[in-house]
Amino acid sequence: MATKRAQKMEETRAKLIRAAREAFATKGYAAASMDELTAEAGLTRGALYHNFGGKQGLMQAVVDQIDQEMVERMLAAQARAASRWEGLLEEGVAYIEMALEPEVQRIMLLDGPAVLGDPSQWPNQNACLLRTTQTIQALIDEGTVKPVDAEAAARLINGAALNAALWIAAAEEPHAVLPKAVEAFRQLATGLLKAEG
Amino acid sequence: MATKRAQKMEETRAKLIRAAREAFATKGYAAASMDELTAEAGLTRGALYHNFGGKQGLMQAVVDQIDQEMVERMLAAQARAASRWEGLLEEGVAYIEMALEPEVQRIMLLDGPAVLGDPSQWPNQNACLLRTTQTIQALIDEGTVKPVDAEAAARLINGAALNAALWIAAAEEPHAVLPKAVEAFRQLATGLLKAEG
DNA sequence: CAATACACATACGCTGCGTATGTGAAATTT
DNA sequence: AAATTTCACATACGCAGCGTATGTGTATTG
Repeated sequence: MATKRAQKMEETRAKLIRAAREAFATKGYAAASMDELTAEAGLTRGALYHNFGGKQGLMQAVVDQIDQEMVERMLAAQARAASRWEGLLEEGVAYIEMALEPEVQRIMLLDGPAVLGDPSQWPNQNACLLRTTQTIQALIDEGTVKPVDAEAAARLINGAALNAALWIAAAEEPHAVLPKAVEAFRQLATGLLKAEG
Repeated sequence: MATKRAQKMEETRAKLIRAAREAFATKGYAAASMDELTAEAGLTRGALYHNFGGKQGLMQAVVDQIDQEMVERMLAAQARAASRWEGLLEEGVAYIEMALEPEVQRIMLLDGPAVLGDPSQWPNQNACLLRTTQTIQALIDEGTVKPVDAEAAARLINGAALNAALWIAAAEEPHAVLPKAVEAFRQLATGLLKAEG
């Protein structure tokens, strides 16, 4: 059976992660005090060190959680698309849209890389990128896409989406520039296509 | 005349910026101690606060300096190219190559955004982006590029280059993936062209 | 040459992280 | 089921590092 202690511990971890998401998103990683953060969750720094090893470990846990949510949403976006090619585009668009959320922007795009290092090394980010790479490889195999290096193409596509996301998030009128970014993204992506449609 | 005091102050600023570039690049912003940093330059934290207002102000100065150097190199790369379109590509390639340098990667791509906020808001980055935007607009006007939003296209192009740079920098064999990234970048960029070459 | 300004050094306090140690409740043992 | 052990978390301590307030010597000004 799942012991009572294990259950309790999961609750504790969840509480800390929830408080950390809030604090990191609003104040930023550096300015977020662990005393305040844990107190907000009704705990102390003791619990934090026991469960996550330190401030950085907590950040890692937060990033992993958000990363997983993002991958799920990208998968859903791809699944809704008509063709494999459209799926790739929809995935990128979903990524762009997610960066409209301050939490994603601050934690995943700004502080995360600084604290944990290059995002392309994160486990989930790798999974997501791997899938994109496979999709592109499949598109190459079926003759839709030019024979470029699939991983390189996947990284550039993701990078373009990421920058579009940052642009939108920093804009005065995010929802005004969103369609422009999406359109440019789709146009740019066609550079990978073998023949113009 | 330029007073002796003003000269001395410039030297002091230069010494501090030089020491900070070194410290920020190797240890990272957060782990860089201002006491160590200033001692390395033969000064104390007093000089730092007087000249830059604080740790963040010093970071800003370092970023501005590197940013300016990067813009100059991109301009040089563009100037070497045969056509306006090739100039755009060469600029992106130059950007990718610069991120091979640990100093650029750590300070400009990782810590900079976390400390100072979104790079697209930095003064020099804006200047660079503005130029790219103008180049693309010119390419649209001359009929080389599809009629997309020039700023959006510029941001995506830069974003793709940036991500390629990060990929290369994080790779085990940077110089092995560089050509793949450059090739994919050029292919992707052709998505903006009106007709296939 | 006296007076002032100012660039930088020195000294202090406070915040915040990490660790070592304590504690009470759940789990295990016999 | 009573004693013992485990362990999740709290408490307490020490230290590093930032920001500020204040001191000092040299360059500038009248």
